[in-house]
Amino acid sequence: MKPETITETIKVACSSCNLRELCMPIGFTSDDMQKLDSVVATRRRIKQGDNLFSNGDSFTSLFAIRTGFFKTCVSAADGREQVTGFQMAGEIIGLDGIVSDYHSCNAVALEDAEVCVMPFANVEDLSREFPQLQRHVHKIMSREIVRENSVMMLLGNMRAEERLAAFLLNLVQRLHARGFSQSELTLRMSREEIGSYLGMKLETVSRAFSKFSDEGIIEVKQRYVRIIEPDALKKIFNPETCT
Amino acid sequence: MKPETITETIKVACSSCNLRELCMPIGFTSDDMQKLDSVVATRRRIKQGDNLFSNGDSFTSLFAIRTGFFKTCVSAADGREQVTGFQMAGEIIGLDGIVSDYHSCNAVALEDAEVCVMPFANVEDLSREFPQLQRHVHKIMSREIVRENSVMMLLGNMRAEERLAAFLLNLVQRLHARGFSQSELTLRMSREEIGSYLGMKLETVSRAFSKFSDEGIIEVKQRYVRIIEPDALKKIFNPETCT
DNA sequence: AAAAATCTTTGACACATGTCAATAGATTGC
DNA sequence: GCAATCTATTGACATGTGTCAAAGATTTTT
Repeated sequence: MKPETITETIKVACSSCNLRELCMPIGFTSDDMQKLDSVVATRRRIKQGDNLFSNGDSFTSLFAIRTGFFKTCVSAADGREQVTGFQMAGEIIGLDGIVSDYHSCNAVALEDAEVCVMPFANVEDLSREFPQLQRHVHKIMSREIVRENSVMMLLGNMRAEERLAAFLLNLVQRLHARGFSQSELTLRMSREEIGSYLGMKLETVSRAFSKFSDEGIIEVKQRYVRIIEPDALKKIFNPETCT
Repeated sequence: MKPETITETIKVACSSCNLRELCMPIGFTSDDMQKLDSVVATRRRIKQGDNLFSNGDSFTSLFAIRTGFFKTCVSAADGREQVTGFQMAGEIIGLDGIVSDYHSCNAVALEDAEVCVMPFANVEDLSREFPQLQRHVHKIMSREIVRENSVMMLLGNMRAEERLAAFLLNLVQRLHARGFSQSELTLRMSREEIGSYLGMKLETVSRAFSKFSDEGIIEVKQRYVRIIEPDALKKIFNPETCT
């Protein structure tokens, strides 16, 4: 590998991005589209294991993931870490930084990644000009609030197997929306990271995987997972609504 | 204006509201202030136990709490409830509704309350006109995301007593910002509601209160709480940074 | 004022998950 | 290609919190 600065900048255009439907699904005229392109200043590559931003970094931009996979996590003063989310192509990270002008969590690339850098000043300027963009930004933030509400439900009320079932269903659903298989996936995160997200220890995650596997609900081989009985997973997550 | 039942409408002005510093802390000229007043359409009274909005209600407005105390909660299909937050005067609720145009949680008044109704269309219109308001709305949403991140840390990594200590410290801190005592408070929620928020059963909440009381850290008499040793609470919540 | 309902406290015991430890499998570096 | 380092699995046991039950408090209803 040749030494390169972590930040490689590439000029790009939203108007020609194949993730547009996910990232900025706004009904724009092609004229407006030209202006939208100016939200994105540059692209940036992040190597696996590197941080896109860290707790305490000053906040200037939101990031739209083009390729790759991230986790965001917060840490307590005593070092305990809590993974607060896993993000994939088309999703926006960095919203935590808006309130105080610095980031309060770490965003770590779980595989080599590329993001679109959207200086927040640009986002706000264009939002005032384009009500549809404004609405879209509001929806992205609201969606994150609603997502976190349901994680709180998982952490506060669900048992280990329910949490893992919900986690797997959520992952494949999002991957499927991106054109991947509905039944197969390769986890980009370790058992420990899954556990941190779901509020359980890695051994408990592993045991839950093994249990699902023994019951024929899924096939697991390390980080490869095939969902054999999606309905059984849904039933574990939510016993009431599925028959 | 027609006479109301539960919803009593009162015309009011942000420019003369004593909660302005908390709710809309924006450096406005008095001219701009006049326009800001038009964000708030009406006020509405909610009786203790009534819902300000419910899961499934269509979303039209954000609500700024003027007086009273609320909880927000989500429910799973099988009826399990998760309290996602407690809100007091000067705080904004309803952000969950933006993403899908309907609410995904319930907001319940834990005491008689009064809220300012801010039709979201007004908020968006004025946001495009006033960058400071736009920024403020973004900060409110980001703050909620960051708050939920730290609740995830509580639920995923902390033990019962750490959760309760963090909860009490957070409550008094917010009450203090509103001019109340730093050491005394009257809880507006039951042990069960505290437990739901903190991911533990009401008995565990009660035991943790009793433990703190036995140790002389707090004085508890039902819903009255006096914090005798705030430093001890901080140490429980975060053993590393204190001493 | 008595009765009923609700909320809180406390005890005894159960159990889901955490902790510790050993092994095996996968990946990385030399 | 082999050692070193991660990562995942599995077992045995510990423990924090949940469950169930009973008795006081407190508030509401009659």
